[in-house]
Amino acid sequence: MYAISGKDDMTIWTLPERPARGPKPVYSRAQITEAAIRVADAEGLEAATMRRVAAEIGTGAMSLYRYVPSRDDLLELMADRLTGELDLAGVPSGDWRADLTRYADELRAMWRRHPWIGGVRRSLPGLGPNQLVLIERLMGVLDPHVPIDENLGLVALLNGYVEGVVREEIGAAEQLRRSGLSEPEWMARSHAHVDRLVKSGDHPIFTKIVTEARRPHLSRDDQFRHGLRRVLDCVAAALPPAT
Amino acid sequence: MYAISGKDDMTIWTLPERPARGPKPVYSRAQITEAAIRVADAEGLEAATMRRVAAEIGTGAMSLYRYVPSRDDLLELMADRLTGELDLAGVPSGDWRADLTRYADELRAMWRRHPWIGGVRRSLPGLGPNQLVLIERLMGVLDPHVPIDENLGLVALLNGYVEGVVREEIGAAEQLRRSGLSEPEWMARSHAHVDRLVKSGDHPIFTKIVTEARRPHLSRDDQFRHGLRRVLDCVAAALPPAT
DNA sequence: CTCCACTGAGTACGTTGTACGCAATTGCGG
DNA sequence: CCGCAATTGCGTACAACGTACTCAGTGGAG
Repeated sequence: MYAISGKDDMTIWTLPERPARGPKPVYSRAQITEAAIRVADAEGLEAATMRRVAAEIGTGAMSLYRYVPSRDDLLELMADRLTGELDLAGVPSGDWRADLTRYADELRAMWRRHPWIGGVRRSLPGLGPNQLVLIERLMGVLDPHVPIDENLGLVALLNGYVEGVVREEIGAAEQLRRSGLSEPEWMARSHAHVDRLVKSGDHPIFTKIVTEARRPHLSRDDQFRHGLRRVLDCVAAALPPAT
Repeated sequence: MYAISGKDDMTIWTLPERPARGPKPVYSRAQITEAAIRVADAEGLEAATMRRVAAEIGTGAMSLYRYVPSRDDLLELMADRLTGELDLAGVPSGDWRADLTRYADELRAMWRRHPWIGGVRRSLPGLGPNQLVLIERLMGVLDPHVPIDENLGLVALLNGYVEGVVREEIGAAEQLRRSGLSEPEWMARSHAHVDRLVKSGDHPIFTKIVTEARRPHLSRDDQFRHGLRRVLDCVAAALPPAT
């Protein structure tokens, strides 16, 4: 009877945005989602509280509950909106390698635009409209070539690679942001600890990683593309030989 | 001056557990970490609040702060403790394929024992003692064969695969647990939504996935091993031909 | 026009992480 | 052996969170 009734529904996606009678709603799910994303981009996911998001669109916290059953559902909406940012027009094109490269690049770019997406805990693949479109396009790339089980596994592999790499890329910056320290200050602090580990001599491979990381190497982009090529080779191996 | 002073330290790992003078501590970091893991295993990560964990060892919330600077740091400790559950004795053994398979199996098993680990947001690879040991052992497997950059990429790939698969395996169960519904009730609800999508006919590939998932197929273990083999083939391709 | 489903939004509650204070305990310097 | 100071366990208190409940006001259906 109150707000949007989540009574019989498991996800937001089954709740219609607007019923019939009554005054015209002033806001909208899309507007609220947008505002939440704006806040998260600027100040991190933890800053995107109900009150803060409401203030962003110039209203009080409780007004949001006319549009969204809970904060978790709002996060779901945000995730779907972000999925919508992936530009996969024309996919599948027939060239699976190009398609998957395109997807990987888009996904990485999106993560870098919205690093907080890694903090949105989703226990199941989302069923929002944008996410459903993504499934059709992305899985459609390999669907003609492999059984669906195999396809799922390969896509999971690709996603895993991209996510892993991006998390690593983002990690340091995110931690820096949350520490609230200045960059040089933060660098000094963390280097101090790492240096102690290195000097101890007990961690030769860790040392190797660290010293390697400190000297110039391939650009992030090149590293990403290089690893991606390997993943795609791996995909190719799972395809029938004629493709 | 109060509690454990996190003044100059970026991570817990640089904070000594115990200084000199004063009364003997009744508890310990290890004990608190253990209690927190027990709670998280039984009731989920969100149940592992400071008060709940403290109650678990029979004290008040504020006592924990004599051992741990913050809840985030406690999560860090928990993650490291879980890493310690991975049994990699004898790795690297010289047989890289066996080693990586062993690691993948151990990692998957650990995630299934503690599904909440997916909710611990770590922005950087941990630097706890167990995590450092893991780095040495795991990266040591491929270190003789490939440059460190390549090694990092391959390990990221492997981790990504395992994590992706396990998240999928865990997802439904986790969501069921959080909904608080009975299993048949939950099944009915989610099937209703999915059925609607399927019946709409707009999502052929989604439909394929769903119908496929409903009929019996390979066991989870076999699926995992199958995909893993493919990942390892991919790794093999990146190694010098003689190995 | 009347009705009532709906709106925006304030107030209030339970729960969280944790800052602070204080009495009790211990090891160390004398 | 004696105190001093460091450090303990832990209660109280607070700010911030998600959100249940409330109510006056709005506007389309009858």
